[in-house]
Amino acid sequence: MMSKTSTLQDVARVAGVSTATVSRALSHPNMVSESTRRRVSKAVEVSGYRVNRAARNLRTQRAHSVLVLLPDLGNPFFSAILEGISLNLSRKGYSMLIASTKQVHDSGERLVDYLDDARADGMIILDGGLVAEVIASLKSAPQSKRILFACEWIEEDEFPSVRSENRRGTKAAVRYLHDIGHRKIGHVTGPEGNVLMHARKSAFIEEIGALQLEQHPEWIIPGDFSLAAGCLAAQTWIALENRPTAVFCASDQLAMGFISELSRRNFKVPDDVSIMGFDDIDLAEQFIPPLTSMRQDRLLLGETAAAMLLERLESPEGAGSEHAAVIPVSLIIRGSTAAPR
Amino acid sequence: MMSKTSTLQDVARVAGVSTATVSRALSHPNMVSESTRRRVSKAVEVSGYRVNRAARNLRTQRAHSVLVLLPDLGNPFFSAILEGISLNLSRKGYSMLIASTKQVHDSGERLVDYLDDARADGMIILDGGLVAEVIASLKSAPQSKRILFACEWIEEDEFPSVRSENRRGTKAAVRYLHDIGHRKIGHVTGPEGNVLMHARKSAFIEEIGALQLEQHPEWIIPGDFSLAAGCLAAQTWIALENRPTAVFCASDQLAMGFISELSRRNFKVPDDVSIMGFDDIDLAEQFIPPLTSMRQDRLLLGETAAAMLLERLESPEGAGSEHAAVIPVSLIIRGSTAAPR
DNA sequence: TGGCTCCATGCAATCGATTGCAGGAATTGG
DNA sequence: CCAATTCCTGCAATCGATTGCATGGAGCCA
Repeated sequence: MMSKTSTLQDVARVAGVSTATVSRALSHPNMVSESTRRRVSKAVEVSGYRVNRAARNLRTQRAHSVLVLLPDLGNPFFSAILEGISLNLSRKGYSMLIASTKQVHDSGERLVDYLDDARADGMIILDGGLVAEVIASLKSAPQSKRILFACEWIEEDEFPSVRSENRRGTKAAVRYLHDIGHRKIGHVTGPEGNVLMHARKSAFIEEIGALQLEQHPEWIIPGDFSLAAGCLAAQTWIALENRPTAVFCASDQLAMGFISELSRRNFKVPDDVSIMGFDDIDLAEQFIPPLTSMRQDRLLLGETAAAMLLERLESPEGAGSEHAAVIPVSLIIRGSTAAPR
Repeated sequence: MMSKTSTLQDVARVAGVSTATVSRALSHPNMVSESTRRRVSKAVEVSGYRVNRAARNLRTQRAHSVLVLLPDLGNPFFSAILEGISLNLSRKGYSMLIASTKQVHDSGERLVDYLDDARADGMIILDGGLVAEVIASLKSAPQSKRILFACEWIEEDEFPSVRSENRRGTKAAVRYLHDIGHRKIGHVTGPEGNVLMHARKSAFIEEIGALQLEQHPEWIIPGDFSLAAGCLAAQTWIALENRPTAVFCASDQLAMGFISELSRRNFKVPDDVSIMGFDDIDLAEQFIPPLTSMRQDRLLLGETAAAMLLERLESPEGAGSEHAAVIPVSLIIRGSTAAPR
């Protein structure tokens, strides 16, 4: 079934040297003489040789690939992050494997299997919501050195991670709403138990306190990052007697669902209420009204994650290298927020 | 726990049999006796054995993985398709590699390399816009048997493919707009040269003809599937003297951009003009107004693509199996379309 | 019991690249 | 001119699982 691609042996025969020399000419060019190097590269060209990755991987005990784990492949939020990861991986000659934690879990595979069975050298996890049991199995050395969390992370700071400035971004968002005149500010949160939800919610509460604004428990509406939850949250908001004049949503999808539901109920944004999101996904700019949001640099986040993981994989003893990288966020002001009437 | 993963040898030693027997007990259970099978599986459990994929791949000459090629990783349209592909691949024990055609091209890699160097057994291409040179290099047997196009495809029907009912869907869309009373129908197309753009545009023209509706060249507005192109198309529409009362956009993103621009210019949808899209992406339902669209079953499309490719890879001579699968689309009627005033 | 098949198992080669070790040539120094 | 060093190359083992072939034993029938 496999097409007969030529092997090192073939190249060696053509070049009139041993396979060892060919191998060295390719992977350690400075170990062979100028003339053989040329002979070999000509022979490679003639025979159309491609290194067989399976053989190399077996011999070198490295897979030259990295697994990226998403909570849910269907979620568009992750696509730009993937792009960033892929960019840096392919630069270094690594391949990118993708799996969703849901599917892996359903199929009964264990995550460490990917590392143990030589399919991947390391993994980048974009899902902080892994069940405890899985986390526990990951912590056992030495595979833990080959794992990195991105976007999300887990409570105890066990694994290295790359994240956005969730707390600073949240506070900046609240401060912005305050600066344009809002004094009654609400928050729609992410899903219960999620680390991002917690970081943003607690930062929100702190900043409200720091600005000495009204604190109403019912102004903090539970959600789960989804469009649908945003709709529900809007209904909750509508039902309030004393409504906040601005709502900071923990994700753009929440904000869009919120606005969408308001519009169905004949409320106007930002005239009746200012709404802002978090993430600045592509669509935020085109939404009606265009969505004010806190931009996460997802591409950079992905690139950083890949770079950090590779550094750890390739450094002799996983030593050095920072434990956590934080990616700046930036406030993008658009039409969904305005001074209160 | 154990720093070294155990090998077949270890298991063999524990079970008191040869490595050959262990291997057979695992991959061809019916070739060994009941009792050894039990002994082996106990030994596997005790030693925590995981098959080494690199070794297996080398010996069996198969990578047990499939490469999925996207035009652009950042495009959320593909995420559900990926989910479908991944689902079927992992069921059969395959891994999913992801790369973007842009990145592959930029890095100077050749696509066939993935097949030639034993990184992937086959590939699913979601980008019909590959440059001719690349296509040509792919056609050379025998790698061509391991390639499948999904969503998009290439002009000459060289490779097997999985697609949605683009033509039927388009005609149904036009017929629907006609049925609710529209007689002046426009179309915003995809990018020039794209096979989907061509399929939808030609079907659109045919159906307009079949329904004996007005044909105005300027009612067919060139676009490129993106939000931004939708905005531009709306400007074009506004500038028309004789405007169509309904516009069928070749993608949801186009439709959303179109509506968004209209809204900025104080036109109302569907009061002033009905707009519909194609794809039914997640957001379509929450858009304001909710978007009428032609739903593509992206999950099924992905699953089908994976199933077809694996069938071809695993069948002895790539024989049999249909050459092209077509996935049904369905009309989803929402608030962005209504009878003309 | 003899001769036969059939099943389960082990031996050893194999996949293709990498690399420790050793040896030969070339170079340098004394 | 000999010894010491450096540089380049080849030999052969190795990574770990799979599988064709051979073998020994059990089971069957006459």
